[in-house]
Amino acid sequence: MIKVLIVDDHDLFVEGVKSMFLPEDGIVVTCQTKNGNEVPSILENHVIDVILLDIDMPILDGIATMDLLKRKGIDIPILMLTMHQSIKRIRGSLERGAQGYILKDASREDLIEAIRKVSQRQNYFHPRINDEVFDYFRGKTAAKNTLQELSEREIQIIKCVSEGKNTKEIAEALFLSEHTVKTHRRNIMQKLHVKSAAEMVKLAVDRELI
Amino acid sequence: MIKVLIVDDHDLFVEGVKSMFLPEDGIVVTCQTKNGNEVPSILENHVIDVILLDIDMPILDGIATMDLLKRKGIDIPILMLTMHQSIKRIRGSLERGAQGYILKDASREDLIEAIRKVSQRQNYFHPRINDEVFDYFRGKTAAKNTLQELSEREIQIIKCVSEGKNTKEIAEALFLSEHTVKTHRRNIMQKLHVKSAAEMVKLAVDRELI
DNA sequence: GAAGGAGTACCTCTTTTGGGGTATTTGAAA
DNA sequence: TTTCAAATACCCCAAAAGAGGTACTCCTTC
Repeated sequence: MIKVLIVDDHDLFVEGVKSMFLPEDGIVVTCQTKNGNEVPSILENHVIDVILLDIDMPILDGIATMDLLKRKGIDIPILMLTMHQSIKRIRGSLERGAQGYILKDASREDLIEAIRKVSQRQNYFHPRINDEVFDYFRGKTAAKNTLQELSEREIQIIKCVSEGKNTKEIAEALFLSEHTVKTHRRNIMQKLHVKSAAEMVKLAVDRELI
Repeated sequence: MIKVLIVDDHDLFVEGVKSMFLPEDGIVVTCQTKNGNEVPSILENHVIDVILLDIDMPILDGIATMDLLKRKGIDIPILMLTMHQSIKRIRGSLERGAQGYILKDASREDLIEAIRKVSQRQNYFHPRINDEVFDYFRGKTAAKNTLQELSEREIQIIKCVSEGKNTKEIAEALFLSEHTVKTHRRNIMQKLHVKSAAEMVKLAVDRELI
């Protein structure tokens, strides 16, 4: 029996997953929490074979939770859960050693297969991955151009732009020179291969950068 | 026992909800489908007390499904399900007579309460509704300014803007004069109370207009 | 049949963007 | 230790956006 810990703040989803496994599936959810911070203490008191970890959480997100576990020297196979296909976060998870990755709208069968594979330290990637992510995994170099990471500052700038601030207002808000903000905006647009601030915001939202 | 039909394309969610109800809850999911088109034929062959209807579906969305049921003269209490808080869609559901509305990240208890109320033709609205939606329900007039509907043409324009097209390119794409596109853009920005095209796109994405 | 919204189109004007450069400092990684 | 990315700041200039008008034609609704 594979003992699973679910870390997810979506009640309905957690309750659903908990009760969906049949005895013959060989999977049982023994623990759950909404807060990544509680994972270490749970692991101290329970035997867990696989952690089902939601990427999008309010208090401590999936990536931060993985960092926490790493710092504590905890090494249990992790299956990342997400609603969306954010390259940045998927990439973040993989770099931190996630064993697998599955979308929340997967089927019961997919989830069971994923948990089984991950529990045996085999990798699992959900089949319905978008082209961009797929390209990234196929050959980093090929997709490198299209997947340039944005810096924290750049994301800050995009957020301001998405709030309707113009260059001058952003400069004031972030205590920068207008020139600097202009440079950042230009760099972002080059990195993302977009033609306007509006398209930049759309892309940033789609990739969950903001 | 309240017999429920789930209409949702998210396997994991459906499987989860199906198996989460205990006998003592008095709720049982007897049917499911991923396609709104199949609802009428299911209702012909099964007794259903409540329909759990996802708003966001690929083939026939929740709103369109409600229209279909209305045309067929079917009147079964509907509980709308959604991940997001799209005013436009919530409004669309309510205008078509949805009995309730719940977010997918609600708790098990909330869902049970919602289904029970809706099955008795009582309204149910999820407590965690954002201010904008709340204002809308409190007094239509007060929130009217902030909830001005956009026309199809205007949404078309926003889509083009979000793809990085400039006014000239939009005019060419939609076979319009540049002047007309400019007028549309101005009207949209006034309706949405935004200061830039970038903010306009952000708002449109947030409200799921595009 | 009057009113009003949607869609269309045109005018003028100022402000903002976007694209092209270059350059310094700083901190982290190789 | 050198190399490199990130953050900072400045120059110029053309194109686009944004904000203010007005006005005509269809529809639909009252």
